[in-house]
Amino acid sequence: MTDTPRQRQHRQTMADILRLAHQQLAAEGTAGLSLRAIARELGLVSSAIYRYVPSRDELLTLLIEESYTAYGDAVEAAESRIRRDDLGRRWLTIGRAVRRWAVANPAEWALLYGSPVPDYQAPPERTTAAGSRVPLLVLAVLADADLKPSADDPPMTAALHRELDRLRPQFPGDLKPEVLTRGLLAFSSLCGLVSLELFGQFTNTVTQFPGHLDHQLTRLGAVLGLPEPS
Amino acid sequence: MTDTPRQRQHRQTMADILRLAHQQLAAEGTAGLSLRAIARELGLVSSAIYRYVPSRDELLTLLIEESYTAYGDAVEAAESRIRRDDLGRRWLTIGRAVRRWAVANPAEWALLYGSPVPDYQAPPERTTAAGSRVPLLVLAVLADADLKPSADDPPMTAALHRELDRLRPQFPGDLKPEVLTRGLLAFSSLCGLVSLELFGQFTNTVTQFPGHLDHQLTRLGAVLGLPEPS
DNA sequence: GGAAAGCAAGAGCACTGCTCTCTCAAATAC
DNA sequence: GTATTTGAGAGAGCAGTGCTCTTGCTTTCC
Repeated sequence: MTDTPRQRQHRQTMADILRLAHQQLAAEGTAGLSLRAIARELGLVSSAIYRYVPSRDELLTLLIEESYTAYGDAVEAAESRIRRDDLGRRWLTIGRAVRRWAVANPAEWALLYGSPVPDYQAPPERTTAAGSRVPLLVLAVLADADLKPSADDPPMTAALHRELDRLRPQFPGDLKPEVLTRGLLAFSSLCGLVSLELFGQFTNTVTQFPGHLDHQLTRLGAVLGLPEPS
Repeated sequence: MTDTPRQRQHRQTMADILRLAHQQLAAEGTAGLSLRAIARELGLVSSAIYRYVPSRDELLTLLIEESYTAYGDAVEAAESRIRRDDLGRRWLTIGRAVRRWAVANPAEWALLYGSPVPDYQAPPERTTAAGSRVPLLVLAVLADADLKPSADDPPMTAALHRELDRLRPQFPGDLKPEVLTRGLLAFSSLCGLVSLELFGQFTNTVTQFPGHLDHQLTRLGAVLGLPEPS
């Protein structure tokens, strides 16, 4: 009710722009993003696009926000379907969901976890929260597992210990530094595995990707200290 | 003796081009690579650059080749200084050397392990050998450790097992599939840790990078089944 | 009804990769 | 030693990019 036809039109055009941008991203990658091409497909003259998106960088930021949201939604949705006490399966499900989303949206994955776009800094206040959702999900599993530091945890420097101690309030479950680093390793490994697959570093080595990922996720589950999926 | 002044001049210009290209890469990232800018700095007109480099893609390939070589040299040199029987330290040294090179050459790291450049496929015959040097170094450590499959190794599908079995001749030490996947996990994790640091995903979390990496490398050494560095 | 704000068009600037033609000098062949 | 081939650079030009500025029209608001 409160919105005029013009506002509706504006929102519609904006949505069209983002839709076409995602399409371009999928088809041509980050560098293929062209404001002019979007304008052309919308039947607009090139300068008109700037009524909606002030710059290419802003379009990139919008795409990153949307991608983080879709990515977080997908992984959270998958994980939420698992029984809370099946901790091993929750981790396995997170890993599989991350890969599934990445394989389905390789250009978006590259945007989120690939090389930073030159001369462009994503504004942290608009991306860090959305980007933390998946790692936080991993830490939530660790928190529910109520893990204790063990003798197997390698030593760490006092400075690192202090730093991780200071981060405790930001994370669920008051995780001790030794446990927190297990989560960081698990998430880093997952990103590494997915990125190496998507960016083609495994060509002529592994092709059985889902099986390989499951194998490694299970291994990492043991490193984390989680029970086997039941 | 066998080369004319003209050939010498050509090689010199070629070297200048690559030097400037690396500079540009460091300053502006992959997308900042501009043949015209290189020509300008060499005092050449823009078309003259094509006497030396047939296309931007070819320049990218040359940069990737050079980068893989420098990267492989750096890591191999570091690892070769460690006593052969100190297997834990060899792995730790590889990891540290990878990070050190990446931190010193972030744009090159992004070129090798970051998002693929759109519309560009590195010709495998010119990059896979150079790109395999560091992972092969990891596998060489595993080979020297003479590791056996253990009950801790997670199960894997028959298809994955077959595939890894077929790869055995390509790798040093006739590694069994269960051991090979440990190496793949270690290398993937290392890449993930380094990329997440360099690409800024750890901002506002970890800043004690060397200490954190050592901690995780030690953890991974245990997963690999290597003894502690002596 | 008049003022204000929103939207689109068009021209233009500086940049990119790349192609084509032309000229000149150096290396090679006879 | 002359003639010919080859390599290097210059210059114009094409199609594309992000982005700015001015101009005109239409919708919204008061």
